[in-house]
Amino acid sequence: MDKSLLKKVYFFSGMNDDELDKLNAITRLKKFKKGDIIFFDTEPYIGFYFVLNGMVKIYKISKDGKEHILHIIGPFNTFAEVPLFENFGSIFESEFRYPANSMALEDDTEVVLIQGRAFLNLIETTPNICMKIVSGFAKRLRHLNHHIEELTLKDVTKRVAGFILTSHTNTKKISPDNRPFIALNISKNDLAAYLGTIQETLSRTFRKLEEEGMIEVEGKNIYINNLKKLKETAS
Amino acid sequence: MDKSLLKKVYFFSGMNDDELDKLNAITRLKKFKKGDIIFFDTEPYIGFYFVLNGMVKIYKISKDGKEHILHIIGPFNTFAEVPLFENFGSIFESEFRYPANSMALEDDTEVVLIQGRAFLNLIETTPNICMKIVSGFAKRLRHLNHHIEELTLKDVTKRVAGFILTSHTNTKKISPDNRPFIALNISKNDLAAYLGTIQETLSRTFRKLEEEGMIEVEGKNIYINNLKKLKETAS
DNA sequence: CGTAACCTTGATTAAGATCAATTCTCGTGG
DNA sequence: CCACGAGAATTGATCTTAATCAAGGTTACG
Repeated sequence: MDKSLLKKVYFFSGMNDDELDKLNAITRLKKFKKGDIIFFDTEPYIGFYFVLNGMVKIYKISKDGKEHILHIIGPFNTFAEVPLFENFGSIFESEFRYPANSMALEDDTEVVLIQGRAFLNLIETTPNICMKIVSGFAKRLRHLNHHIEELTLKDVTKRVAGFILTSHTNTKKISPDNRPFIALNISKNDLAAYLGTIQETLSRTFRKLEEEGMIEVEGKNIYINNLKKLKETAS
Repeated sequence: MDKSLLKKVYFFSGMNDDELDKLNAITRLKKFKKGDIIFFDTEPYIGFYFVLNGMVKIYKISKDGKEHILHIIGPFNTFAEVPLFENFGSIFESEFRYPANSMALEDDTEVVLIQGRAFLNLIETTPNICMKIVSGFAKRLRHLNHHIEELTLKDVTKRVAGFILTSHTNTKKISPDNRPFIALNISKNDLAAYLGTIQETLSRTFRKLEEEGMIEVEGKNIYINNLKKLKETAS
């Protein structure tokens, strides 16, 4: 794999050429179609991944089949790294499992597997990577805290409004007719599962926000017609 | 502060005597009464803490006053470390704030403040600490993932049953009359806010579990009368 | 142009929040 | 040692939100 691609992964951004070569030797490219499972939460842990192309969801399923999406992972972001660092080498002795399920959300999703044990050996000799991992984890913790806050402290309307706003803050897209908008890269079903609700409720909520003149939903594009009011709604 | 006490904090457990001395120089002991605020989420970030004695809650408040508790922190556990590592030194340039509120839950709660900037300087020269931080963060991430799973995938009854079970797994207390039990160290109000519900609903749920013969609530002690059924309920 | 996946809409139901009123518990001062 | 009062916990009645159930409608794609 091209080194310049590897360096786009935050964890590896501090590595030198030699280290990247060693890293290359312990990776494996995997391709998936939409809906394919990358791993189940019942599988033994072998290593972590990053997304090269496409989109991946990390999710849990309750006994009665309800799904909740913990993360949506896009290109050059890693997933399933946490178990590796939880107890260091002991992971591979004690039959650790993946902590959640993972599924490709698009056709031609490409992910790269980094073998866990070999990666631990690698970074043992390159301690400057460590702070990158700390920093990456800190960001992840911040994100999860925010997610919990949204789920427990806000109703669905506020969560949807908040999602549109943060999405737009991240992408900053403007439509040809000069309105700020976001382009959903996941299905509304998945968005609902991420926002802690269900399709039907999400649909009704979009409609409500439309009727109140804040947004306009056109397929996967959501145009923001009244930013101020939307911000107030997200409170 | 006594070095053997410092070493009980996971982050510091790998430090040698010299490093602990340096650490000691950048700490400050603070004492609080029940209900005292340790920090608000509006305050500029100065460093992180560990609990020496007592109990601390980390919580968020929504605009309409609803509270959700993210963590309950007991002796020798750290809190508010995440912002320090999120963007390294830039924290202190950019007027960072604490990400949540923090309150002492008991009289005579003692916490130790470790100055953020000084701590970063300290560990720069002691890289072996880094993997401890990674591992500590990984555990925290696991905990938060579990918390989200509980909140989104389970109803209040399951969450309460699950809480009793994990509490008991951690403490393994057995009453004089040979029943497994747990002793709540927080108010039922706080427990409700941690489980994503409110006092009244928690009270009713305890009652329901009692009527079905699974538990017996006596003040702050909860006795487990039917472990098997309780496990089934938590599903 | 037909089929499957996706999305919307309506009617109903259920879980849990809110509001309101007691009751319980425990520390404090008389 | 008892009585008081404040905070904590319980209980009941009602209301609200969002899930569930059910039926159509749309869209995308072979």
